[in-house]
Amino acid sequence: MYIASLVGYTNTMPKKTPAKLKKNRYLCKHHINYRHIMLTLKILREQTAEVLERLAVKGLDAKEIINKILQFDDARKALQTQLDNNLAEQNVTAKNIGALMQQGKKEEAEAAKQRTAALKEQSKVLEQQLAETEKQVNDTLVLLPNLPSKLVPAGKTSADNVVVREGGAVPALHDALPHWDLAKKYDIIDFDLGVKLTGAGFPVYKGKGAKLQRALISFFLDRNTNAGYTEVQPPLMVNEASGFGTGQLPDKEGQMYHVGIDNFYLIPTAEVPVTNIYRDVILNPADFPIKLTAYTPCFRREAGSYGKDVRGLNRLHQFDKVEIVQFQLPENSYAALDAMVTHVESIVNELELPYRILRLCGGDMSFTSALTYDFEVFSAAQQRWLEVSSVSNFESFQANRLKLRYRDENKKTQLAHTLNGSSLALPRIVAALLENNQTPEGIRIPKALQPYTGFDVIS
RNA sequence: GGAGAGAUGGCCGAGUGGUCGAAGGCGCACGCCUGGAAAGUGUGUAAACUCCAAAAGGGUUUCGUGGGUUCGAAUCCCACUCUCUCCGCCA
Repeated sequence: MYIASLVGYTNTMPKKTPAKLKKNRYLCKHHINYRHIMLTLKILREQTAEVLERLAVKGLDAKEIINKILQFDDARKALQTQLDNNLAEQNVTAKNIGALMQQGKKEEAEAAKQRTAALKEQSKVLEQQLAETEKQVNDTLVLLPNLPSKLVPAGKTSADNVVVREGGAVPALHDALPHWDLAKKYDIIDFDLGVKLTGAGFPVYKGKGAKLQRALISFFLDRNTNAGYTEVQPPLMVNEASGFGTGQLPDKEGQMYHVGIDNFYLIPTAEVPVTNIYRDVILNPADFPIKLTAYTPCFRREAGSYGKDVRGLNRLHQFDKVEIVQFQLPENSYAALDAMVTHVESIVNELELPYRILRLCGGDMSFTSALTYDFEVFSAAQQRWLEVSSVSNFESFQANRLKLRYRDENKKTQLAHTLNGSSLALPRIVAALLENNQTPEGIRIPKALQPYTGFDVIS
């Protein structure tokens, strides 16, 4: 079943806005694009118990907040009706004035003018109240995350995630080096040089290390296009509207690099530009499914990260990733999610890496996701699992923000479903490849990758 | 960076204060015509909010965005954004 998303255009703006761009682009006037919020409110209203139950999976007691939202919305509707009636009378009266003037009925026209003046005064007040009430509805509504699908296990932390599949074999290594040592030993990744050029988290790949990057990108893209994904090369910077569409703005502003002078954001993932290709679009059912793949560098500020999590390639400010994105009819989105998981799994298998697939619990899932599968590969030298892919169904949560719709058989517009996943993210794949495949003779390159690297060992 | 032009429905394009949600064309949908098709022809063809149990129907809003003038704005005024052309710079 398909649950409409919960967030529409909000009144919240990023805190720091260049003076030049002060104007609030996200302000929702009462007359525009409100339908999706209403859809959601309808569900909040009619399926309150169900919604509460779903959100409880995320450890969220939303009873109070939903009551508040519905209350605000009642007030909003009442005001809307009043205002509409007011404006209707204004319109009729104004039209009459024209006729009266022509007929020379000056006095009556004068009276009508006074009437409209009074109505106008009232409308102004109503409009203001309506705007305030809408803001209350929105400000409260944006606090609600997407509803977890029924498959999502309850839980608070990653400890509650469920392993749904495992594969590959963990190699038995003696005196295994972590990848940052291997990188130095074979001179393939220079972290210090990156610090000199830019700062921590911006490594420089060299020689076979650089070639390995290029090989992996090509390998991933080829596997994806073979599976029916169309390759796209999107911009690496996006505007505010795109950031809002996929849910990075306004809340996660601090995670993105901001190019102040032009008010652009460096993409944290290809998901942002690629998904936004279909922002403000109304599709036909026959257009589905739409499957896109893109390689892009990704830029993340990762403020607040520290310790062993950020060592070496484990967490970077700039890294390469190949993404897959799908746009689906609601009834097909979960089958598509499964297919995406199977697809990513086949690639990990080709790389001969030990992996496991996790179904994320409510507490560990992102704000926007309805169901997420994480892929982790085992890093033999670090003796830990590294997340290399996250495959999610957002149902209509993003589509709502994007205003991505399709026309159903009754010609009504409905929200589409969006999905995406990494296929795959490079750095931790590289880390695992280096660590798991280290031998006294060098680092072995998996068979599937050799046509792309042109070498079978890094020594 | 300098100078100029522009922004109207899926697309093209008309429209300088009321009869404009917006002519005309293209496209699309359905019908007629046809053995079938083309041509021809007829009808229809935006989104969102709201009222109504629902349908039907009604109301409101939207002509880049925001504000202003006016009883009344696509049309007049102001600001902003974006696009295009020319010049400059340049991978």
